[in-house]
Amino acid sequence: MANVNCMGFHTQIASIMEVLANAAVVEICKVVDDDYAVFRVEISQSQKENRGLRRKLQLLELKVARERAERTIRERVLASRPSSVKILDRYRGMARGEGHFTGGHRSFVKPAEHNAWRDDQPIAINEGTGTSTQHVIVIEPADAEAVGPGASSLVKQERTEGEEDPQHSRDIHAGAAAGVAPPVAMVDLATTPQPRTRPSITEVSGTLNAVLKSETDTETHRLLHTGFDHGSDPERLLLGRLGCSPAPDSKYLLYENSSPRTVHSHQDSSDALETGNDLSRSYTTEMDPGIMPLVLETQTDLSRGDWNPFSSSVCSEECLDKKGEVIVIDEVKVEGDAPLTCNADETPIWKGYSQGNTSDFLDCRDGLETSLNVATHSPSHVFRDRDPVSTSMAPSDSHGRVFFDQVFNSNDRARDKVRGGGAASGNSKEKRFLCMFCNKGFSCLQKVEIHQRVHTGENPFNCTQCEKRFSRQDHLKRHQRVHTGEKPFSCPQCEKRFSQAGDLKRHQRVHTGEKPFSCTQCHMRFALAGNLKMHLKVHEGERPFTCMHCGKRFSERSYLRTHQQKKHSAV
DNA sequence: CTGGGGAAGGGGCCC
DNA sequence: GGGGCCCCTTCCCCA
Repeated sequence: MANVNCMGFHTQIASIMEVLANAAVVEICKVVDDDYAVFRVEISQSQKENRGLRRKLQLLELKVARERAERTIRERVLASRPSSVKILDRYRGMARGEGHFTGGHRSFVKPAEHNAWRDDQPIAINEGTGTSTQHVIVIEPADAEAVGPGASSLVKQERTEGEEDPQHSRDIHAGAAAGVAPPVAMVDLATTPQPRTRPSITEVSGTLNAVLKSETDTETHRLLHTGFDHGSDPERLLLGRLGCSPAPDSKYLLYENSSPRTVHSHQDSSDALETGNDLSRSYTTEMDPGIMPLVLETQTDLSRGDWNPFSSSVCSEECLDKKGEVIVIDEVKVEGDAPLTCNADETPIWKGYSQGNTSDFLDCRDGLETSLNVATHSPSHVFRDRDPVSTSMAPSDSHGRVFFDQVFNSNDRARDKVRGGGAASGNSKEKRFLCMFCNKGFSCLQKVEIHQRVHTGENPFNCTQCEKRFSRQDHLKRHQRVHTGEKPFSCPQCEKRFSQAGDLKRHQRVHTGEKPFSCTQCHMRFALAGNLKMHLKVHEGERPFTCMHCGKRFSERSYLRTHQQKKHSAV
């Protein structure tokens, strides 16, 4: 009986346990279901978000792909373009920057028609006659339209119909060149500070290769000479290698001021600026722009007090997208005309040896140096900042809201130097058109356009006989005497004939015995500046050319060559 | 080394 | 305003 009761009790407990267990399971299932539902909702939301993000990503990829395709097209266009023009890419964006207009001016950009080369259009190779729609930035005195002094400046940028976004083009070019390994010479030039004394060079063969060239002052001069630098001072090379950068598009800043205006210099030269000039167009045409940021970052010359403040603003991150620009100033008075000074280090090798107007020349070169400073950083920004996305962004809203405070101040100094006298130095012709690269003033638009080819490397005139290219038609014409054999200048003393008047003039020193170039160290005199320059190397002991056969060193490559021919011709 | 010429780059000026 | 010329300067090369 007791057993029966015990069994019944156990059965009841078991049933109760089962019920409880079932209830627990149900409860658990309910909780799980609820959580699962919530979880599913969350998952679906996440999936939606993922889809949205994926869509955005696809859009971005499409955009990039499209721009890459455009870039490819650009590359092809570039490839069919004269090589000398490619460098222009590097100039773009030079004129970008932040700044403000000095009070009382209103500025706007307006299209202008003129014969200037545009990067996004083919160049007329022969006699470059293509016209292009360009932009001019005009700054008008605010009072011209009853805008009160100090009124905020308005910058409006307009874009010609059908005109491609220059920034876009720049990007494309930069990108196009990005895959091209820069010539060694360029790398060398760009990254290696140029010592004042020449490094030794052993010439292995009769002709120096690019590397050797880049390592010599002489050749360096050549680089500069054929490129953007007008001067040949080796010191300038430090700058010369860095980017003169502006903008080939030849847009112009037109500074119109109906009344004489005094421009005060706010920026002083103590403001350090990374400076640098561009490489020769001859070489930079092959250069990878991508290298430029490195160059610019590694090349600094803070010692140059005469930097152009404009450059600093011009080259800021929000640089304008312009390839070339001219600042036009109606009238500018210059205050505080500081005499042009030249650091001893900057002094060309033959300062003090030269002819009468060499000093002017030096001044001019210095001015150009300043000009090159203008270009300085821009390439770094130009290339560093160029990404495809940015190309599609709104055209530089900073267009023009740059500089003026600084620009026009620096312009004064630059022009002073270039003219050797200053803006108010009695030059009868008003030089309202300023080069955006060096701030040099010119009396008319065409002159400044031609001048800017110095910076842009544009050579629209090509010789049909030898494919050489020239920036000016008269230079082409002069060059063609080489082919025609025409020598219109004859010496009255010896009937010798010359193709250039200057050659005749120089030649006539043979008859007159005139030797205007004298060495201050040994009082030797020379009829030719180049001979003095070469002679000075004797004093300076620069012998960078080493014979690989005997180790003998020479100051000139030609000496080494002669030596090798005479002594080691059998080798 | 020195002397000299060829050729080219660039600025200024004139027509 | 554009073309052309003159001039100066520079680099390269050769004798």
